[in-house]
Amino acid sequence: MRAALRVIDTEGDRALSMRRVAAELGVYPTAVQHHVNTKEQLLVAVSDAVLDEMVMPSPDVDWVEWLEVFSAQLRAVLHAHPNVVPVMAARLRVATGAFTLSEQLLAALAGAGFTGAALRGAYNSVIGFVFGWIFTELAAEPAADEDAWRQDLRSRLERVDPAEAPTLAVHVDDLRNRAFMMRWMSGQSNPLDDSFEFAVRVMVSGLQAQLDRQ
Amino acid sequence: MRAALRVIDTEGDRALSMRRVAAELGVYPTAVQHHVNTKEQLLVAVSDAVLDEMVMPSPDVDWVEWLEVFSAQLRAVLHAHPNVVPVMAARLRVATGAFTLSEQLLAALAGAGFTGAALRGAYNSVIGFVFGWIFTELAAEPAADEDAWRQDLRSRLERVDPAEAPTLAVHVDDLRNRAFMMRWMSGQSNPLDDSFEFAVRVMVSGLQAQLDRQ
DNA sequence: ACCTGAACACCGTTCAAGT
DNA sequence: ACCTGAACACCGTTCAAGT
Repeated sequence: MRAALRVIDTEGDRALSMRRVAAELGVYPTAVQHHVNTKEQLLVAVSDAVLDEMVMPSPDVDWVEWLEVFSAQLRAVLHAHPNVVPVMAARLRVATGAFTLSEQLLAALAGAGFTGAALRGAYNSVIGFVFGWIFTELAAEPAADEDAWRQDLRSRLERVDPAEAPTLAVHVDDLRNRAFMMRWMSGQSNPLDDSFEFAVRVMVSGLQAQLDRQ
Repeated sequence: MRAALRVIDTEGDRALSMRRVAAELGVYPTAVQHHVNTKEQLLVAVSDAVLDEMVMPSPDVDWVEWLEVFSAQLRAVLHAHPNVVPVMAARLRVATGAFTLSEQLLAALAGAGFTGAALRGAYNSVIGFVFGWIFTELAAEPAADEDAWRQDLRSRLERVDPAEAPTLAVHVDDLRNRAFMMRWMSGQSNPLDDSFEFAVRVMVSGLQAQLDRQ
């Protein structure tokens, strides 16, 4: 449903309702129900529509480059619809329609040399790490009125007690608003580009290490 | 709020409402509001309460073991409250209260040899990978009435077309209901233990590789 | 097949009032 | 400080009815 994606993109996932979508289409609330049965199905459809925008890497490249491109492309797609991400992250029933993404990722990993349980492990590592990392990056900010929280977090990071948190106290300038659990802005307005690239390197070289051990 | 966690644990996150919590406490709906202001704050409080159950690894062990124990402990805590996980995954404002988790993770990574931008990268890799992987594992199953979807997914995995998805067709027996995007059960009822252990090995050896390169 | 229109049970939140 | 009680605007969903 195009209209639903438009609402969620512009007004956030909290604003999405069957009735709001109906209004967007200039139609009665129950008319939406006729097309989509339930709100849950609408949310799944929106998530799937976003993932359909994913452009998969060429199967011809080296598996390392394949994974780097895959990760960057997925992140680009999810950053294009940040408000959909919390919805997508919460549901199992997403992207289970066609298996094209899974097939191509499996092909890349099988081409790298993974087989059997290691192929499953590598596949689940890549999906869980890349999706999961971006889910965490794009977690929803609190509603607009809560900048008391923002201010509180900022000021507590201004004066970290070296007795309580010695390591943090030393490195806080590198971490403030640039590290998970120490951010007051979500990845939408404050993307963590260099950390994502670091994480992808960790993942790729970790997979390489598993291959070497085989 | 203890009562809220009880409701969400036993009846799921969809069932949680201010009014339901009030009923659980035998009190008027508006009395709950007096303690917690807003539903958003209640959900954050519940998420934080779950994370407070986390038992951090001893700082004395080797950083590799530290990360393995950390990952396993975090997963145990989140599996103890699977219904809270989709709520936690969606919000930025979680675990920003005390910095004890961050401090201890930073200490372990600094002890391993990470500094500066690499420390930030390693920290964000671990948080994003471990939390994110478990978020993905524990995504919410569709409401009970939707086992039409379950049946459909199962049957499509019974007969994967080798022309359309050749790699998947070969490995489908290893992957059916045990791989992301090919599951009809969430990690709550269908934990992916061996894939998690594989993923942790990938992460740890990937971090090791970054250290070696420094 | 697609939409209207009314209705139901539920929701978060506000506000005035009590103790 | 803590709770009652009524009210408001909104919600997802059902059902009968129209074309």
